Amino acid sequence: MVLRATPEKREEKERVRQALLRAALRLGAQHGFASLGLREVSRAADIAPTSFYRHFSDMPELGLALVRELVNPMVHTLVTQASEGGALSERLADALVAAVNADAELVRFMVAERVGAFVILRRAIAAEFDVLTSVLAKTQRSGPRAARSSFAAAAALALIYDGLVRALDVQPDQRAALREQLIAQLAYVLEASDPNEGSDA
Amino acid sequence: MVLRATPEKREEKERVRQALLRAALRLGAQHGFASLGLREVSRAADIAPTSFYRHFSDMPELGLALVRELVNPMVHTLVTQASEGGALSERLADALVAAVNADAELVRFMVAERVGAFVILRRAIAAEFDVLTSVLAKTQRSGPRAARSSFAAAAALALIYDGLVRALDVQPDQRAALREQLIAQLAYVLEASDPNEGSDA
DNA sequence: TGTACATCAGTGAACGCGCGTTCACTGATGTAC
DNA sequence: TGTACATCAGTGAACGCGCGTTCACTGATGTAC
Repeated sequence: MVLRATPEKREEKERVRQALLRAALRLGAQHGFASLGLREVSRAADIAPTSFYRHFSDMPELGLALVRELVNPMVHTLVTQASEGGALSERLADALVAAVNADAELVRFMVAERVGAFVILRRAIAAEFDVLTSVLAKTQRSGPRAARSSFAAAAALALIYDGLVRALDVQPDQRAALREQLIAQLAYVLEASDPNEGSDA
Repeated sequence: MVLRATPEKREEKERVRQALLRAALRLGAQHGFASLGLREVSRAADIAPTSFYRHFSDMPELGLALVRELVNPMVHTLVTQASEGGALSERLADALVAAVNADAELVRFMVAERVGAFVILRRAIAAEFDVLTSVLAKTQRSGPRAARSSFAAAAALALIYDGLVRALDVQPDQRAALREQLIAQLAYVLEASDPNEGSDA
């Protein structure tokens, strides 16, 4: 006798689960994910501390869910936007600024936990970033001087990561200026390896 | 009546203070600085919890001391080593690997708290990194195409930061390979802006 | 249709524990005269 | 030289508090027949 929850039930459970994830993200952006407690997050999500266990066995498991269910889609959106038409440097800078504007808390979590306390989270986030690197390398490999393209991809990824960090520490109205700066920096490292790549801007 | 502590007394106090700083660094590398408690650090430094207050008023103040007294010298050593003779890319890569070999815990603290939970620590560490950027920009400015030199400096700093992060997540015996990779990447972004810069390796 | 039973998210009470902080104290070592 | 006093790093007891976790329970809603 296998009982299945009704769609409404599953939907309701998912709502609470999302509330927990968002609460952890918001509080983690303020005090750091490693210092978050199960009670603190549950309180912010308006459930009893004991109800936490209906969704996650502990905080690290919640962190992994954050990577799988929120960081992963964000990185893929970033890759998709960067693969659309136009100059690569511009597309990357736009996608980056868009990510920070759309969900600064998630970006904060991503860049912080990439070098954070939990090994398991560092690994998971590094894996997400690797997707971005290989996409960049592929884009570059289409041009000449393929050997140098991996250097360009590595430098571009480092600039992107650095750009995310700087965008977070800057007022929203200054992000346009940061975008211009990023475009120039990315063009510098990307176009040097392949002059055929778009350089109209 | 101003009483001054004898040199031996001050020395002894300094020893305990250093024990606290090192303990915080070691534990912070494992569980993250934001999650450290005053009692935990005091225990690791072999003093009573109440004695902590003879040195710092709270953990954030200890964190600031870490930046001022340990991060600052490390960055300056890095700058000094990078300013010696030889190809710039090599000097930078060597200085970076040397820093990780000499004090991985300190490097971990530095890169983690640069994007960590405490605003005050983020600011302090960003200020230290700015020194490195200006030194890089000056080195580049000596060559032609001065306008592009700031892009090269920004890209190089991003690569350096990225290199530190990767060096930490790699076994010590793999750091030689990472050094080679870094030299190539740095040469790529630095020499592109100034072909006159050393490129013998 | 009614009845018995299963599932399961959410709950409140209770537990033992480590936390940050306060306090009054000790003991070594200085200065004043 | 001796005596009175000041300084100050380190300490142990005690406090109130929030933590993670266990437990038995509720109530809504499913299935079996």
